[in-house]
Amino acid sequence: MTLRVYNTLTRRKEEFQPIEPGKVRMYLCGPTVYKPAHIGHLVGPVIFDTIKRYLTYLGYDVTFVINITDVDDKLINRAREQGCSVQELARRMEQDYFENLRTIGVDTVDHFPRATEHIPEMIAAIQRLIEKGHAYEVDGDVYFDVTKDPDYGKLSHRRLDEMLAGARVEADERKRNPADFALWKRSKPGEPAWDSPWGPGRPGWHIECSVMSMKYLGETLDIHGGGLDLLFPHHENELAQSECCTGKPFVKYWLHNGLLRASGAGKVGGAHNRYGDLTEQQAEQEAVKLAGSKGAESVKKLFEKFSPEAIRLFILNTHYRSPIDFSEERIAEVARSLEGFYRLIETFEELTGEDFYALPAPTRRNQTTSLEGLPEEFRKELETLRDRFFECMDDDFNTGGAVGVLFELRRAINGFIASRTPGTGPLSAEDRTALRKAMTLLKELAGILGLFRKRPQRPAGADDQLVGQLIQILIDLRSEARKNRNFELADRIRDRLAELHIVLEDRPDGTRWRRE
RNA sequence: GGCGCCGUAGCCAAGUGGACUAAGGCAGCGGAUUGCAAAUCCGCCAUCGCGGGUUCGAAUCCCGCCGGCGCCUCCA
Repeated sequence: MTLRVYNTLTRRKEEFQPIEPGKVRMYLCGPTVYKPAHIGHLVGPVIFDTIKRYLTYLGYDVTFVINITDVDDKLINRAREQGCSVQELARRMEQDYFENLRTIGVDTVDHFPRATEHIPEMIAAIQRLIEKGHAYEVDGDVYFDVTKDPDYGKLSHRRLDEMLAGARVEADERKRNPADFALWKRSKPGEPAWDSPWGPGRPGWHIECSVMSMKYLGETLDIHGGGLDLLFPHHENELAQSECCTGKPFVKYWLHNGLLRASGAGKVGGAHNRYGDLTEQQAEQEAVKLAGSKGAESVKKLFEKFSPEAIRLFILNTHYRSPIDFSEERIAEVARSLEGFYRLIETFEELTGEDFYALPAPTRRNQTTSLEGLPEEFRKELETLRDRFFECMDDDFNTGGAVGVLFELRRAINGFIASRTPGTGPLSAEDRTALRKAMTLLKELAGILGLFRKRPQRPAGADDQLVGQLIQILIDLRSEARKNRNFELADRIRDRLAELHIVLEDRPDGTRWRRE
């Protein structure tokens, strides 16, 4: 079994072979931290976090970097409106971003380099490009000369002459060629500025990614990721300047994820919705408005409505290269489908007295959960499902297929339980062991997708304990009524509770309740 | 105008030449179970946008058409 990945550069699925055996160097373009994150900002991180989890599971030592763009026009404008410094705004939004990543379980990132902390390296790279004749200075601005790079356009598969014919690139008198892009921008008064050989200024957008990725990962990366929207011009430019600078291949595998979009309305929070001169709060309201009619809203608000796990599964349910239409109904549906897993986990814990989330699940493929000693049929079923899970993941990280397998695994385990607990009898020691192994496998595979790693936080009020005790009283009274065959009363209790979204389940071993 | 993507059941979605008489989820329906439910299990629910072609064989490849979308604007 080999891992195959789709490479934008070659437009083909290729066998994954890292440059240095056993090591993977991975870079993902991160956010410009100028406004609160919306769910679209989480798509890339969730996908590449999952990719890192799988690569790690396969035994690779993975270094994963996401950059933080903390200087740029949008930040400058926004900070001005808010009357704070660019740095203040950037740090605040960066915190918001980190919090969201934590919430949704993205915790495999090794470095979050900030652009502003790598200015000297950028200046050095720009100087090198000038020396090599790939860049030129005009009045304190430095541009990359695309005509000096015969490879320019190879990533996005565009030809320079065609691009120029497109006539949408507005000609700037100062550039030698309309497609040339800024490496260094002279700063206007009042803007953040750093000293450079070309006078005070700040870096262009693309150079930070070249410099920071190479600083933390070396001159050639194994994987470079980002949204499809970044393919051109950002990644094309990044690639051009990097290779012209080092003379070496910059990236072996370019991976691009599809974008989240408001149904038929273009990308969420994208070019169609200009937040340019809105305040933070207005921007958020604007986003909510979109959400009301199918757009995005700030992730924070979304987390109030849906569990992070549901949002994560919503993202991973679709193949990463496909676009996803955002819709709350869809997320709600996914959330509902998760309930079955939570019930299984609960059942498992009641049946065995174990803590599912504390089960020591293997984290490497070559140490996968042993299914020795399980009933033959059950064991075969689990093995087949496990193989299918790997097949999916090996095929360009087909998380959608892998999720499907997880659901089948759930059904297999439920079926096993159903076949072993016909009456009230407790599980035999053997069956308990079998169940434990099956659940360990579930945890192992789900963990690769970043699911079921922590007990979900149920919306809990301060008087939750009291509520539980009160419901228990009602359950006890109802049980007595049932024992006396007073079903009318028993049903009335159940119906009244249902009105309050409290669902009762009568099981052989007693009545269980849950909120819905 | 250039480059590219997509169209699979009521909805979402995997599969992209042969184990497909097409995963999985949500919703729905039937059965087992239950005092009745809930939960769970079993079963049912798609000739893969349309028309041609290639092939022993196509959801999967080619051509045409229809419909939807992205990029070519410092938007993840």
